[in-house]
Amino acid sequence: MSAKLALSTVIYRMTEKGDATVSQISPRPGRGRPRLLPGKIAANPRDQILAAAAELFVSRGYAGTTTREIADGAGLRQASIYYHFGSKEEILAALLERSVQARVEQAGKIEAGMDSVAPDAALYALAVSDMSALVAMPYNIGMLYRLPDVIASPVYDRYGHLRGELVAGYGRVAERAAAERVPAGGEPGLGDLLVQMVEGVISLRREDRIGSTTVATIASACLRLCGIAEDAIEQARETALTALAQT
Amino acid sequence: MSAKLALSTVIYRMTEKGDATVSQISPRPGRGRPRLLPGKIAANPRDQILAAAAELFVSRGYAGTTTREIADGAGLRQASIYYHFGSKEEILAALLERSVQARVEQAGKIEAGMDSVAPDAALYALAVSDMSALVAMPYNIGMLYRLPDVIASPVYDRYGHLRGELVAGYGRVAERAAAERVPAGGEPGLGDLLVQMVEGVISLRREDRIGSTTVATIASACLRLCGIAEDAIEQARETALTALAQT
DNA sequence: GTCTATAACTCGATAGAC
DNA sequence: GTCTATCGAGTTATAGAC
Repeated sequence: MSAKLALSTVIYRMTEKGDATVSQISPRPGRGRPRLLPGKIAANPRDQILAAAAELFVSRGYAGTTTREIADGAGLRQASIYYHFGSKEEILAALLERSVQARVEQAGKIEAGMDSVAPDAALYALAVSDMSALVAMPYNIGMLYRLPDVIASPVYDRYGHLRGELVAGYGRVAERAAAERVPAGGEPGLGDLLVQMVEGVISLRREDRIGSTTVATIASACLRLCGIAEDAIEQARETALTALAQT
Repeated sequence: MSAKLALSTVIYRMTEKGDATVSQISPRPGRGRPRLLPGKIAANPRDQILAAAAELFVSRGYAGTTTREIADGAGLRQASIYYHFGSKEEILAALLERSVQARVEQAGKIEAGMDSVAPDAALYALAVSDMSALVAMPYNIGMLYRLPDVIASPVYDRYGHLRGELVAGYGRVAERAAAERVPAGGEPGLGDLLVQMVEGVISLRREDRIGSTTVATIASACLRLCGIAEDAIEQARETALTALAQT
């Protein structure tokens, strides 16, 4: 449990620049015209805008969200957004990049370290860490990739292929875990089916239905989908969690 | 295969009024001002508008679609839409109603006739017929229920609970098929997991990836998720398809 | 029943003061 | 760095001609 949280917390961070200097964290007053609206001045207005936009895009869609609403959420005026971002699409691009890249990198790490653990444990670990990342993302921005107006947007093209890599990674790990137990080469591959299952947490989260057993239940279902027996699932779970704790 | 298609074709029909009179099907010329745009006059302009709207909503989102675009797709002028619908939201409501109601009714029928077939065959039949319905829906409108701006819309409230009934139905059928094989009472229930799997065809369809084996592959995965062994899955499949053919 | 024209409004983005 | 003010384009919906 703590391993899970630690992992996802490390992987996903809302603040992009790791080299935040003191002046950025606490900007001295008097730099620029003071904000009109109440509340404390943000440590990083760019991140405030991103957070507000993420929440709104996910709950009302990209096209359904206005820059004025984003500005309200971030505590500044509509026009002030354009000091930090060149356009509304640029805000979307920043969010898109963050939301997949973390998942793909994480999946790559687990796949790379697959030799040292049993294949079924590796799959369990992959599912758990990926779902933890999805759950830990601010405002459920994993959902952005499901929005048609986002997919239709030109900025999607720059990040869409990353999702394909994620599916392929799931496929490779699952194929090894399934061994010969399930018929291979079905039209939606194992990778597709598993990613579909795992991303169910996005809908559950939107409905406020993430409980303490949610991630474990779905991860077990993933192994079951590979034809792995119940006792083996339980064992893989133990192995995976201790492996994750060491990361 | 033919059973599958026949079923879904019957269940889902784009034309709502079964009592279409002759004058509606072939409106005599001179009724109203002639259309400006080329192409034949529609048998039913209301359905043309719905079809155009469905395609656009699904591909660009509800908020991202303008009434002008809908009108273009339907072959008339923007303002003419308002003779058939009172508002843009009314168009959405008409589409929402059609897209779930068919699935729920169909699921109810299969659940009702569950006594006469083996539980695992019933689940297979449910999955296959539901996916066939999703695939047969014009313009993939099953996706409407995934769009945040649709969910946020006030008209969604009128039809959202229907989807809950669908999940519950899946849960009951699956629980009987799974018997004691899988741990019961997980937080996302079996119904949630299965609906999540089944609705994967929506994404696959958007990516033009529905092949001849797609539905069968996913239906088998559903039984696998209930801990059913490979040979039993194959047998359930045969039973289900013949049962569906008789419907 | 469909058209043209337009009212009333909101959108994203820019210019320039502070 | 954030503000006010505003522009031009595009939005839904209505009014009335045909």
